Amino acid sequence: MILGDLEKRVLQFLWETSEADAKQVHVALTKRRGGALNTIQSTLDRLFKKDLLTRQKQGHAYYYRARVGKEELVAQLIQNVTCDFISEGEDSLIAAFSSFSAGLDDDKLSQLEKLIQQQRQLRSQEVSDAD
Amino acid sequence: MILGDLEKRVLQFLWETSEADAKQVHVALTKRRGGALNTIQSTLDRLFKKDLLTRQKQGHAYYYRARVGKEELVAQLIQNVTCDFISEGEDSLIAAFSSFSAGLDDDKLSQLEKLIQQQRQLRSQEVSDAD
DNA sequence: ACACAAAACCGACTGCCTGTCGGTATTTGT
DNA sequence: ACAAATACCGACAGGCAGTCGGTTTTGTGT
Repeated sequence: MILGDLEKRVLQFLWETSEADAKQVHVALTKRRGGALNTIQSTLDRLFKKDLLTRQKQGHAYYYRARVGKEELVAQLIQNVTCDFISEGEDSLIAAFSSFSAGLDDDKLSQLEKLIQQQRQLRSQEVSDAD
Repeated sequence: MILGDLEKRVLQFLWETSEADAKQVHVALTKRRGGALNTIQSTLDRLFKKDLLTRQKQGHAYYYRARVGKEELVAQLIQNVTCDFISEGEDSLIAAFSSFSAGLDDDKLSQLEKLIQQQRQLRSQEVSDAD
């Protein structure tokens, strides 16, 4: 999945606003970059067709919402770039992580550890839920 | 940085082989996909211009090497996709990790923890080296 | 029901990137 | 110097994002 600059900005905006129609997005983004309303409409449509947005008509206009959260999307994009290079089941996925973590400071590393713990806890919960 | 399919395959091959000229790459990749030697040459050239390969002339031909390791590149690509969405210093980088880790099994989580430890150790070493 | 305004929709065009490769210029070993 | 191998140049196709004009559809108020 490839996302253009405008598409990313639109997504960002929708994550902040949760819901908006083309006009609102246009007003919000136009302050920084100009451009026609139509351009925004096309972009929203393309994101919709990519299944990244949902829409619902209210009055004249569609109101768009992000279908996936920012973190979820980023995670998916990470998956994409890693899967291109790493054969399934290969541990390089972890190695990639390793390289990535080299760019993190100590605080972030600690946070990561915490998140791993959380992840584990989340799972054991799910398991007992399932039982 | 966007990489096409062929570019990725070429990189993969060079990571496995460490060094090769266009002909060798062509032979290796052509078995799966056909195509002219020229195509490979162009691709190698584009990767070279993207600073992903180094080259050195030996006899008639350039011999190419990957300038960056697989993990390093993957890490860079991960950075790219995350930075597009996450403002600097924002903790969403970590959150993205979190989403990503949701797709990992327990083993991988443990490996991740180990890698974090390693990373820490590596750093304390570097610090004492610097002193 | 009708007319009007607002928005959707369609289609075109541009620019960029990768894959593809033919043809020509260079280089190298003999 | 010659022939072969290779690099280099330039072109074209296909795909995708950004852009937007023009037309059609659709709500809404009267």
